[in-house]
Amino acid sequence: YNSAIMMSMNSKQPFSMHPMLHEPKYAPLHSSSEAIRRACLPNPSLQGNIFAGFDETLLQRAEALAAVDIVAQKSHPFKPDATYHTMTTMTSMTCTPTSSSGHLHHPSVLTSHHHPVHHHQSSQGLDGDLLDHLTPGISLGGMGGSDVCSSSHSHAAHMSAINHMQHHHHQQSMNMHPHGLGSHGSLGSGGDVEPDPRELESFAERFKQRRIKLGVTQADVGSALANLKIPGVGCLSQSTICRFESLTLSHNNMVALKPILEAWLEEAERAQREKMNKPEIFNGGDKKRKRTSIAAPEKRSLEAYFAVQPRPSSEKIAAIAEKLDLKKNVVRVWFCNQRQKQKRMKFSATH
DNA sequence: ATGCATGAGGG
DNA sequence: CCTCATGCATA
Repeated sequence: YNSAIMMSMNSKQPFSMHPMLHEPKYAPLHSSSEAIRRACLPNPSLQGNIFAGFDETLLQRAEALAAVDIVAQKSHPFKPDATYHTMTTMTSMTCTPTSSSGHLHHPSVLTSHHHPVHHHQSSQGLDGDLLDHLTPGISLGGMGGSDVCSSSHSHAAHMSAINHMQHHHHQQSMNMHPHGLGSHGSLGSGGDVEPDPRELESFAERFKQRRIKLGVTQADVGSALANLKIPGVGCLSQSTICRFESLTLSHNNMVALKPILEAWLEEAERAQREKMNKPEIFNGGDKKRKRTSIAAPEKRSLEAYFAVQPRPSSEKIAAIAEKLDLKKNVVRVWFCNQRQKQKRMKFSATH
């Protein structure tokens, strides 16, 4: 179909020219997410115990549960904590705003203030060694099944109404505007700024569809944003565009990004209409970062612990790190990311 | 599409 | 150190 690629940038990306293949909908995958989600949901009874002061027992239990899981899993030919660096030789297309003028960080467009929720009930002081039982290794029998995609959640459009983590406890339920940019009045027309999940959901879907229609990749969209010259907006990564389309961003983030992407979409469609255009440029940087890989067994232990205590103290993190033979910072970040994951739109079960 | 990481802003 | 918005490197 389309002769796609007209305004898309030439040189970059290896895969940019492949037309849409499928997809009327998203690829759901994540049964794993399901698992996590489940794991994250605190079990009342357990919690009672745990805060009663028996972390140890709970941890064992959590681990035992995790172990059960393990049995059903496959063995992973992985080495614990490996960090593989690979230099991808692909053209890493990063967004480099036109001129070499650095693009120092993004103005953090949608920075919103936050008021952490801290629901602490830490039972930290009394840690005995509740980490005694973190069992890292354990090889498992066989079978491979880290199921990755499958699951189809069309997740009905209801994830509660607005949710803004901002202040107040309750990770959700609140409205507010991302005053950051874009936000405008709250009139129903026009359309940005309303924190309705349904609206965001449908917008995300239409966005993806139209984007594909234009023959533009997620990465293209990200870098093209810089061309819009919207005040505090620079380019965004493929990751972010992907997350926006799949709703795996926080509600606030979705709301803040919507007007921007909407602006790009209109501009792109307008440009396509009138044909030609000039592409982008960029890139050149080089700096490879290493990505730590936490092996499945360790990950299971972390998840088990997380289910019991999502916010371990620094000391506990250190202890866990030692038990699992991971760097403390890696464990700390893992917990941070896990918490953040719970807050994503898709997982946010506000009801 | 996602896992792990960085950094800004706030305590 | 946390939360959040984002991104690089990968699967």
